[in-house]
Amino acid sequence: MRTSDKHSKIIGAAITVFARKGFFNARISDIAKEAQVADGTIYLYFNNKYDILISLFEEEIGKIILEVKLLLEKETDPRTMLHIFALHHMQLMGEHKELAEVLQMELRQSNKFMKEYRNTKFIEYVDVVSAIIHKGQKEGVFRESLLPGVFKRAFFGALDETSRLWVLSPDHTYTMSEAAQQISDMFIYGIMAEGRS
Amino acid sequence: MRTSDKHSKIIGAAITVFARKGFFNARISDIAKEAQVADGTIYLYFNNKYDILISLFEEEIGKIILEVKLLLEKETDPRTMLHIFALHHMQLMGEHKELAEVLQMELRQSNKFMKEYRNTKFIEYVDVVSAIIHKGQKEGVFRESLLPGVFKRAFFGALDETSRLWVLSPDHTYTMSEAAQQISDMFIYGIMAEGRS
DNA sequence: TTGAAATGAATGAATAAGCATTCACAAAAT
DNA sequence: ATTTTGTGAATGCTTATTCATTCATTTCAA
Repeated sequence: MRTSDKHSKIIGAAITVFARKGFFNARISDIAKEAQVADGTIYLYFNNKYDILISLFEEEIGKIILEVKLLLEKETDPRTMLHIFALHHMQLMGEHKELAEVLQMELRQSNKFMKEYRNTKFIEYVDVVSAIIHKGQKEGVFRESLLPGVFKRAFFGALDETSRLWVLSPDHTYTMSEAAQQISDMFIYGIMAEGRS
Repeated sequence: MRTSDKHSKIIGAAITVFARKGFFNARISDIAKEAQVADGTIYLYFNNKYDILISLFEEEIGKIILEVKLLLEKETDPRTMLHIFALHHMQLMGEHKELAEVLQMELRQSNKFMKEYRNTKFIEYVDVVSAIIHKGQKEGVFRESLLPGVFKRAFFGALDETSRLWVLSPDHTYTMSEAAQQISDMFIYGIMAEGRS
C-alpha cells in the first residue's frame, strides 16, 4: 500500500458514506471499510470525524473554484459569465451526485455546529458571483440598484436548490444544462413574456 | 399543569433546542428541560425523537401554507402574487429565527434520512409558486418557455439561501423586506440596466 | 358530605446499545 | 536496526428509551 494515497482514498470513501448516510449516521468503521483501511488508520490522517468533513469541503470546493475561475478567465461579458458559472455548477453536481449530496446537506450543518470554523472556501466560491455583478454594474450592464450581497445568495440558492432536488429525485423532467440555461435567463432577463413590461 | 398544552410546549422547546444544537446533537433531556417536563413525558406525546421533528415540520409548515394562501386569495396579478410570497416568506423567517434555522437545516436531513417519509407539506408549500407561474403563463404574462418545475425550485432556493445567511450572520446589510423586493424584482424583470437588452 | 378506590398523567433513575477514539502491537520501509 | 505506517480489539462515554413508581384528579358508595 505504498503507492496509493491514503488521504485521498479516505476522502473519497467519506464522500460515498456521507452521501449515503449523512454525517451523523456515518460510522468511522463504514468509512474505513469503504476505503479498505483499518479504523485506526483514519486517525493517522485526520484528527477526528469533523476533520474529515472539513478537509473534504476545503479540498473539493477548492478544486471547483479553480475550475470555474479558469473557465471565466477568458470571458468578459458579465451575462455570459453568469451563465458559465451556472452551467459549470449544475453540470458538476449532475456528474458527481455523491459530492453534491454531501456539499448540499453538510454545508449547512458545518455552518451551524462548528461555529469556530469559518467556511472561507465556500465564501470565496459564492463571491465569484458577486464579483461578476460588480463588474456588470461598473460597465453599466446591470442595474445599479442591485445589491450584490443579495444577488450572490439568491443566485447560488437557486442553483443549489434546483440541483439538490434533481439529485434527490429519480425522475428528471429537465437536464442540468436546461436548468442552468433557465436559471441564468431568469436572473438576467426576467420571466416576462415578450412585449410585456 | 393540567391546563397547559404539553404537545405544543414540547414542540416549542424542540424548535429552540434544535435551532441551538441541531437535531443530532440535541438530547431528549435538553428538550425536556426546556419544556419544563420530565424526559419520559415526551414519550407520552411522541413516539421518538424523529417523530418530534416530523410533527414540528407538518404543524409549522401547515400554518405557513394557510397564512400565505390567505394572503394570495384576494390577489390576481401573478407578479404581485410572487412578491407577496417572497415578502411573507422572508418576513416570517426574519421574525422567527429559531424556526427558520430548524426548517432550513433539518429539512434537508429529513429528505435524506427518513426516506420513507415524504415531506408532502413542504412540497405543497413550494407548489404554491409553480401554481402562480402556471397562472401567469395562461394569462400570457409570463414566458411560455419557462419550466414551472425549475422556477419553483429556483425561486424558493433564492429565498431560502438568502434568509438562511441573514439569520446566521449577526450584521445585516439588508432587511428581509428589501431582500424580498430585490429577489422578486430579479426574477420578474431580470437584472439588466434600463435601456439595455 | 366524605373518603376510599380508580384512573391516567407525569416522573426520572436504570438499562442497554452504539460508536468515536485509543493504544499495544505488527508489518513494511529505509 | 530503527523509523514509519498500519492494525483492529478494547475502552469508555454518551444518550434514547423504558418502566416501576408517584401524584393529582375524578368517581361514587355509604
